Amino acid sequence: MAKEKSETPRFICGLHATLHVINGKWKPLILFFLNKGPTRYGELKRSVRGVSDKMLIQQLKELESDGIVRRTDYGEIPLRVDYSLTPFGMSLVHAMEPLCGWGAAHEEDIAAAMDRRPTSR
Amino acid sequence: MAKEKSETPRFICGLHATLHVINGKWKPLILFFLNKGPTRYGELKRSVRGVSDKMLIQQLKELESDGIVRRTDYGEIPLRVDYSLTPFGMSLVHAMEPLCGWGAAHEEDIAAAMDRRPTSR
DNA sequence: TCAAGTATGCACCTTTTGGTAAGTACCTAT
DNA sequence: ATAGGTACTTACCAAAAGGTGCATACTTGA
Repeated sequence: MAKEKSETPRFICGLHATLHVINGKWKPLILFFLNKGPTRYGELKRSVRGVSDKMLIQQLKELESDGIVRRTDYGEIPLRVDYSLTPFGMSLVHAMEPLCGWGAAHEEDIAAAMDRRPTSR
Repeated sequence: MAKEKSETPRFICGLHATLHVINGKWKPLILFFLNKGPTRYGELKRSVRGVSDKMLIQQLKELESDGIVRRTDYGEIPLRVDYSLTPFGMSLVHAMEPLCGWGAAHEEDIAAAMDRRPTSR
């Protein structure tokens, strides 16, 4: 046990790396909403319909630790916190646009394919 | 039970849809290698280091059912099959390029962030 | 005949991820 | 005093994803 440090955990291609950052059931949605501007926790929760507190916080924490989002605590009397994209996060969202476009353009084919899946996924 | 069919399983944004297609531990890698041209099963397995037969087949099946890859069985005497991207798959890979670029450009930050993660992921 | 290679299939089990529901601490309005 | 809102935290569970390893059917080479 002397050189097990960073045993080239590098990724095969950039996509591989990127997916580590945006994987998570609610992350794309969170990014989608944050892209519209800083959002308070409760507001975000109401936007991302169906997410639980546990999940929202967890995904936000990961995105924060990855440097994608920034948590701002205004230290005000009636608790007030909001989340926003960092410049790094914005560059990610920007790079995601073509993929959003592709997904949007083929939404129906994708939905149909999903339905074909045995477990429906 | 009259209208439970396709209860608007639509996606919030295109990215959301796309991620359903490329999610899977080995899919980005598979796509990466198939992008270089049609590849035989065994060849692919040797390229995607660390993948088991079960996983490779499973992910290929999903990609196939999603219309991203095409399986070609040459029906030859010594079993011979290969996998390639469909035009649809190529368009996906093409849309993924910016994200690949982003990931490649920030590989180190991402790797560092991963290391920071409590569970290391 | 035995080993090895090709492309899978299948059963079983562990890990990871996500969900439910409850609690906390502090504030405001009634 | 009680209810409701803010932003979380925690424990416990279920489901999904992934991994291990053996089995198959057919082939060629030694």
